[in-house]
Amino acid sequence: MGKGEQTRQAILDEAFSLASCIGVGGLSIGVLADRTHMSKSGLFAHFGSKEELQLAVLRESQQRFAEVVVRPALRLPRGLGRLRAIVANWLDWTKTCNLPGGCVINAAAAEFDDQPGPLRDEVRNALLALNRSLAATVAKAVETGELSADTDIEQFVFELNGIYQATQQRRRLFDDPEADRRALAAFERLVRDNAVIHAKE
Amino acid sequence: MGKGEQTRQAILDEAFSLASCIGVGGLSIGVLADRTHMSKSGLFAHFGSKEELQLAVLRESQQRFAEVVVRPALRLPRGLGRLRAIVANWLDWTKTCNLPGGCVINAAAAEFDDQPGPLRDEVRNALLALNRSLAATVAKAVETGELSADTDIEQFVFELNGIYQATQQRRRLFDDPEADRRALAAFERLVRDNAVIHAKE
DNA sequence: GACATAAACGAACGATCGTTCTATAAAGCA
DNA sequence: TGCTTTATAGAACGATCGTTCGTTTATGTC
Repeated sequence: MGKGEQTRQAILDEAFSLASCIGVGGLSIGVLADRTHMSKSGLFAHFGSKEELQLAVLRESQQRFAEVVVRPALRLPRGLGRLRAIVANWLDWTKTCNLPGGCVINAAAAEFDDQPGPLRDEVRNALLALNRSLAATVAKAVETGELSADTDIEQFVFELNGIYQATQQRRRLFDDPEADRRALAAFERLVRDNAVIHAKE
Repeated sequence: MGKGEQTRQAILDEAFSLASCIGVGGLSIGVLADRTHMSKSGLFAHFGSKEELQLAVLRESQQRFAEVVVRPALRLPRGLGRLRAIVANWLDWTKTCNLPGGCVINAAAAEFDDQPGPLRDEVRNALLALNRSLAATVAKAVETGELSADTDIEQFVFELNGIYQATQQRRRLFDDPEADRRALAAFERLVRDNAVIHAKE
């Protein structure tokens, strides 16, 4: 890796954890230059525009998410177990990565949902991809017979998303130590309601 | 209402719908002055600081929420019906009010959850109050016997919150026309799992 | 209508914003 | 080592930021 790539990555590392606290929109070249002990113009040259820097942060976030949340779970056999692993990894991926201030993309989703442009598009695509990935995982749990054949997969993913966001809010805003327990309880209820019926009433 | 209060309210109206799109943190005195056809200093004088303006917007949001979502439901008899009404009002209160860009407080929650200060405190208190209000409503549905006596009320509210946030994201970011239907489906599943058991297996 | 008060303005402040330019220093390669 | 390319620095730009100040205009009261 050449010198250029190296510093670019160092900048992204810093930008990533900074964006976690103040949001992707709150990033500023000047502050980032201070934190990385660089000049504004030197840092700027690596991205060409602020927007490109923000996009790079969003892409960085996607990549880390895939590495930390999804990939480890792919080593497990397909089915409910893998889904459980993804959910577990997902719920504490902000601890695993250097994310002092919560998921960057999730925050960006609320920030840019009304501001058309490349940033919104990037966030949207990232979350669409996540939803597809989750849907595929749920679908496999249906195939293995662990979840009912008439499971509404889109609905399942919808509710999973809600559980995640509620958890984030409880943790970050209310400092609720019960957040994780509640999240798992909600998830188990979701699984239970979509499990194969052993005894029909 | 004197002239002062009158313009202050006009400013808040504009700030409110603007904040809905760009976030409370993205508000700027200059832009707001343009939109209200005032000078920066004239507008500024009504609040004394930008932070005070932001706080005023958050309080405005709380007030409108109470008027539009909670109050109408209080005319219904306590119990599940009232809860349903609140949920219904809640899900489309962004349409009812002038909120082109989604719930201001919910967005602010993601924005300020890592930035200590009066704004975070205000958001936190607003959402705590909402949670308490929801919990009380659920508790009454337990009292009327419509929900089971061993309903975990905090858990119920937790999941309700998740449903709301998932709905917002689907609507705003994915333009998903099914979002409302999914929200109601999730809500009904939540109610069903906490309903009194008529036939034990 | 005169007067005290409150509201709005316009200009300016220092700070920071993203960006551009030119020059210097470092890195990579022959 | 020498040379080319790349990376970084520094200064400056115009724009906008929140805020302050003094002045002027409107409002409400006697």
